Amino acid sequence: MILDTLHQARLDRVTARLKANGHRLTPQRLAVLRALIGSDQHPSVEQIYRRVRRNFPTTSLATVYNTLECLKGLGEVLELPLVGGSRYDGRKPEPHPHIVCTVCGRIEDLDIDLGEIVRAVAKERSFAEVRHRLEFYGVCPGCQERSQTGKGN
Amino acid sequence: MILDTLHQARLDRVTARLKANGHRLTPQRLAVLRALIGSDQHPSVEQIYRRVRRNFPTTSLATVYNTLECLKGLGEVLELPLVGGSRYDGRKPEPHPHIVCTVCGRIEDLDIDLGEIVRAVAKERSFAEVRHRLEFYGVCPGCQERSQTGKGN
DNA sequence: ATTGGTGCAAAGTATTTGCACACTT
DNA sequence: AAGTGTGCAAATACTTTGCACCAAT
Repeated sequence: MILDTLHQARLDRVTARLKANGHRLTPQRLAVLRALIGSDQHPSVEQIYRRVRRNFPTTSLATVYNTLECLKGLGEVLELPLVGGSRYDGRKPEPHPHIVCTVCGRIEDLDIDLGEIVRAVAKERSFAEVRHRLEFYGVCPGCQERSQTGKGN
Repeated sequence: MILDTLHQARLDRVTARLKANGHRLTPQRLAVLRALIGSDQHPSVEQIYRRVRRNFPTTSLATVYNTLECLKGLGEVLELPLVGGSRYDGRKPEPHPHIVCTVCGRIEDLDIDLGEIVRAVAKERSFAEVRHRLEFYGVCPGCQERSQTGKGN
């Protein structure tokens, strides 16, 4: 699948940046990277942890946190703090809009460019180095169906 | 000041809704409401707690959490989960854009209407009951100044 | 050989819960 | 009087930290 190629490229980029910054590439760390980049679920720490442990059962939660911290420092992973806890996007670490299903927790990427608005807001408020974050919350098609089937609502 | 009138109106609305839903209006709860509505800082739980304790030193953190939970249930307070922890907006509980200073933590409200985009996204992705959240992050004018004064950067 | 990373456990924070008593309605 | 809300403390997360050992470079 062509996506695998993209993910491989992304993986290469991140590992390169790690090395370039004096970080090591351990098996556990690589596993965290794979979990992050190989998932389209914008996984939580717990989800990353579970997935990594499938291959490296001795991995500790601390290592997952450490790696995420390290990647955040390099700007290679995006933390999405949600009400239920943070989720992480390692595929597109630059801010971009997401849509979150409030029932099943699924998160999809969106393609909306807010560049203009960002610049306008920065200028109007005289803020510097302005980044942004845009999220939509709702019920995904699958969960709408499921709730119709389950009850007469 | 005219703002006080607005805040009073908001306070009245929320207390009315509490009563209408079988909740009681205790002094502590009122103090939490005042802290929430009387502050333009989008306070954190800690900040609310400290402020409430100035008037009611026996208030417990649990009460603050309980009250926030209750208000969230009524849709009368908006939780803004940020990387450093959640902040709360009790003035305008409907989603609206904010701009956050990443240095001092100050949060300001913005006036941008995303109604069109929300509808478009909902339609495109077939999501139901779509809400949204838009935040900008940057360095506020005050903090830009301060950093220039402090160092030669 | 260096020195950053790992696992484990302990320490911090943050948030929730259980319960007897108090106070709003 | 009735029953929600409160304070306190304990219980649960969630995240960070300290340290001895290990392994990537």
